[in-house]
Amino acid sequence: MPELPEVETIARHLRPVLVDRSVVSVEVLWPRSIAKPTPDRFGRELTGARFDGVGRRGKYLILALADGRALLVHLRMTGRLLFYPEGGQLTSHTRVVIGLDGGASLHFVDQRKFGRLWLTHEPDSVLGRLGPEPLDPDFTPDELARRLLSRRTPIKAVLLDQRCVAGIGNIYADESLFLAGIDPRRPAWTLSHEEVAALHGAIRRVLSQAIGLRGSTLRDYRLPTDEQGDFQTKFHVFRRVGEPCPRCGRPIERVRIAQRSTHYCPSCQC
DNA sequence: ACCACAACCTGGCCGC
DNA sequence: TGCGGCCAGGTTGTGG
Repeated sequence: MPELPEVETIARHLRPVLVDRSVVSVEVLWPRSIAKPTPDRFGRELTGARFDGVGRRGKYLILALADGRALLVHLRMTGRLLFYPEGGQLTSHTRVVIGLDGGASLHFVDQRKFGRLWLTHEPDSVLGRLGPEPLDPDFTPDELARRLLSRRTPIKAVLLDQRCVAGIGNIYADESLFLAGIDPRRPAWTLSHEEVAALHGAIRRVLSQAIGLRGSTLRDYRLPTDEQGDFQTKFHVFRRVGEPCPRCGRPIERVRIAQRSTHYCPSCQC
C-alpha cells in the first residue's frame, strides 16, 4: 500500500484544493469501507462539514474539519483518494463519493476493499498506538535505539511494526536496510550503536527522497490527480531479485521475514 | 513476547 | 481458454 511518502504526497496535493471546501453530499457504495461511525451516520454527520486542514500521521491521512472533528483515511493496499475539480468518474472500485461545494468531489477508490475511513471527535482513539514520526526532528538515533533494544525479532519485522516507528512499510524497510548495510534477519537488539545511527539516517534519507519523487507507483498508488509517483525507478533492492546489487554487483536475493517478501544483497548486508 | 496463520478482498500472472 | 496456485504496498485477531 501507500506508505509514508505516498500518504504525505497525497496530503500535500489535497491540502490546497480541499481546505475551506464544504461537503454537500456523501455516497457510500461499499459500507464496510466505513470504520466509524455506522455508514448511515457517517454520511449524515459528514454532510455540511467544512475541511479545515490536511495532515498525515504514519500511513493515516487526516482531513481535519472546522468543528474539531476529523475524517481519517487509511488506504491499506489499494486505496486511492482522487480529487475531481468538477464531476468525477465512477468506476467498479469506487467505494465512497464525497461531493463538495463548487461541483468538486473526492472519491475513495479501493480495489481490494481493505481501506477504511473514520469520522471521529477523537483521532487519538485511532492513531494513539503509533510510534514516532521518522521525519520528526525529535526522532533521534537514541530514540530509535531505545525502541530496538528490547526487541528480539528480526529488524525487518520491527521496522514494519507501526508501534515502533510510524509509516514504514515493505518497500521502505527493505530500501532503508540496504542503505544502512544491515541484514534484515538480524535480531533488532544485536544492532550496534553505529548500525542504529546508520539505519536512522537511511530511513530519513529514503523517505525524504521518496517524498521528493512523490512516492512509488507499483500498480495502484496514485496522486489525487491520478498521476503516478516516480520513486520506483530508484529502488536498489525492492523487487529486484536476481538483478545486480548497485553497490557490489552480486545478485539481489529474496527471503520471507514476518510473512513478507524481503529483498536484500547478501554480500553488502550483514 | 514472539510466531505462524487466517482473515479481510480482488485481480494479475504463471504453469499445466 | 480455463483452472489452480501463488503473489501483492497493510493490519488485526487467534491460538500456540
